[in-house]
Amino acid sequence: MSDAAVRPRRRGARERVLDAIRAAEPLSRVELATMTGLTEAAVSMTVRRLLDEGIVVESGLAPTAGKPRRLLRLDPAARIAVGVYLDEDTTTYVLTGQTGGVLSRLARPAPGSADPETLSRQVLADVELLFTGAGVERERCLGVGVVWPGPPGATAQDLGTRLSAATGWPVLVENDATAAAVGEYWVARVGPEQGFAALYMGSGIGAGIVLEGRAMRGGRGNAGEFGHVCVQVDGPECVCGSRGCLEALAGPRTVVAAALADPVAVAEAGLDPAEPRRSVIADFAAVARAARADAPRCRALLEDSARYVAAAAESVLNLLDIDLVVLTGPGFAAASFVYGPAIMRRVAVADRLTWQRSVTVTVSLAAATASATGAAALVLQSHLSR
Amino acid sequence: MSDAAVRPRRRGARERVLDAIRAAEPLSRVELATMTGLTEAAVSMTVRRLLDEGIVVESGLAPTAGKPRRLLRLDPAARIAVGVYLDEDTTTYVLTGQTGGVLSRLARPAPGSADPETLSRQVLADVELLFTGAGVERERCLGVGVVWPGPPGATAQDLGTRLSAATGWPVLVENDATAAAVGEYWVARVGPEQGFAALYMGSGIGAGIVLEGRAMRGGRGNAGEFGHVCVQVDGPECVCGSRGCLEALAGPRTVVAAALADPVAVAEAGLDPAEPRRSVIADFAAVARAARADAPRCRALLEDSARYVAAAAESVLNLLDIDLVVLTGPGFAAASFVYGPAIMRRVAVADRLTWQRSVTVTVSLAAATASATGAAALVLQSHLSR
DNA sequence: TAACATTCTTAAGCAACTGAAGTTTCTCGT
DNA sequence: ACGAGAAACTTCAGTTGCTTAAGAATGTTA
Repeated sequence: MSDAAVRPRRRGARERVLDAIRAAEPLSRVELATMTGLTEAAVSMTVRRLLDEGIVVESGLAPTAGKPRRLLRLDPAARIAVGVYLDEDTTTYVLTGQTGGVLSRLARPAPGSADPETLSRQVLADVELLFTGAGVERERCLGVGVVWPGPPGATAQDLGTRLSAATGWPVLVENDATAAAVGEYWVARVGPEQGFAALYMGSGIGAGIVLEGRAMRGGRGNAGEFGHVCVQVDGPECVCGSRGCLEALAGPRTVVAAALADPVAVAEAGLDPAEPRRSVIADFAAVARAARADAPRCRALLEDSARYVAAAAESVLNLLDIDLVVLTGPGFAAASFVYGPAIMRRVAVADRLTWQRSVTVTVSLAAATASATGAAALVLQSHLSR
Repeated sequence: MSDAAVRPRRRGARERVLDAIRAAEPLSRVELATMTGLTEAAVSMTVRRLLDEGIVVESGLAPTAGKPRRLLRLDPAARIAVGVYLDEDTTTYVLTGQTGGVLSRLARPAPGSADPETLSRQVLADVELLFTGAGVERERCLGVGVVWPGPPGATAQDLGTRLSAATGWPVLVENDATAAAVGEYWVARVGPEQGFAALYMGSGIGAGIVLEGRAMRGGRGNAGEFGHVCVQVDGPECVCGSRGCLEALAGPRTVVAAALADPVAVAEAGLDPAEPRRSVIADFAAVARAARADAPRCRALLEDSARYVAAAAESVLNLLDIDLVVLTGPGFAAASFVYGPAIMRRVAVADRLTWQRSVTVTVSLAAATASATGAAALVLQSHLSR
């Protein structure tokens, strides 16, 4: 029987080697050869080039019965990337090394004006500050990732063009969920064979889906609209114009609105309905904190939301035949203790009975700041193949 | 701004050229060069090799202001493929040319025994008959595609191994929905940039998803479990062990069961509840025929099912950012006149209001026999890159 | 200290593709 | 009718990236 139909797509040696080191460093050349399917000679040449460029370094030996293996790692500081997350109320900047580790961070109140010119100047100034503050050479920067809550539209693209023109760096624009997924792929050392869905809760719910080491972007860059998966045919109307969308039934806005409408929940979470709302996420986090402290009403609100999220997650897992879910973003950072178990419970029965599958649900290590580091990881990912 | 992150994956020249000709024949060499991104020199050499192999033929000229273009097509008879569809009650065999056109067909009652040895001998004999009947040289056969309703398990893999050993041909085993999707991709000349979901209704509901010219198979070859997308959080229990699955709420079994339980529908569709049931699809088709003839109760049953299918389809479209749905398989072949419009209606509002997208819903040309021709197309697809 | 095991490197060669410069074969204007 | 021009296609000499095969380096073990 032939396996022609499942043969992995071809990638260059450089890309395969770098991806393997990223996912499983430290590695020796022989290990790289078996992992990538390249010959030892090809690995040797590729690695030498990477060593010459300073991207990879030799560090340490692994003893064998013969000549010891020379272990290779990415040099964290050799190449760096900038990540920018333009959230509703805050703009976050990070500078990461090429392993995805954060070198420097900067948070700013969101610029009031949405005028592209002003916005671009503000971001440029902040990035400047980030570099001078961290004392990092600009030459090592590979590019800038800009992340937007929700699908990037014309404004975002415009900002990207301006930044690219002003800095000379490549600028990648993405939505928060996809960026978080790529960040998770990079930082959590997910292997390229492991497909996964990163569910992201910020002011809304989205998903970044990574299959075969590549983020799904879809025909118009809108893939991962997890929030508009239907979990109830005749559910309430959604802002998108359809009915029964996850976001309308279980999104953070809905949870917060329900909490504000319930005096008990308001008291539990210490919300002040009279005050002007700051941000959805701040209120949602307050509800989550209360729930964690065993406040029953807040807990019930989250559990209710989690039931829907779990159903939608199950749909995605079944549709794409994936067995890993990563919860990320500030929303899940605050409330994963409810959502994680809810997803596990939902999929457990069918996994055992029907799919012979064992779904893992994890929480991203840096869930709260996943978007900004993810933005930087987008740049790193795009430079795998140079 | 860089587009590094959306750069298409690399494929060999041969694969790209063949895929382009498949999708848009007839094509000249210059057109191929622009479409594939290869240089004219590379196309020229690749095409000459394909001409030498007899895979491609020159047929006709297209006038220009200068030297006319020499148009290239696939020679339909140069290479052939066998498709086998092992349905519950019938086994269908097709012999197709490399353009996906059916050269010869054979239908058999399903072998009673599920014993792999007997099954394999039966299939071998039938394939033999197919070749002698069509008078086609065995040497031109590229391989056999075997399609199974639902995910292929150990039995299917075993059959594949036996067939491959006995014939010497590569044997590909797939589920019906994925095969139908690949068949649609091949026969309907879908371009590699056009992602789509082929919804398949046979005895169950599945989906084959094709993105960037590749069928999604998932971690364990189970991708496309459209029937187990949740459309109602607390819906009825499904055989899979979960709740609210599309298949439990709106699958053909459910529709038929509802029809049988309703005397009016039984009369409309001319069903005989006393008789032992033949096949789900036969009963479902009877309901669809009645609905088409304006029988109100049968129509209502289908409309009800279609509401759920439409919601699940919308979920998939949003999640993957796809704008093409193909309805295929015997179920949709009989009832697309209900399901097609239902999907269109469901997505229309949000498409305009939110996604700026225009979803197309089409019915496969050979929906009723899509699995068998799809099985053959799997083989053709796998031989694009040799 | 010699034999061995293993890792890594080097060198020659091949296959696929690119770039640049032809060659062919038509149309069009005179 | 015929030369100029236009466009399609081909040829040829690199270049790149990999493979195969042989060899050098560097440790363990008897």
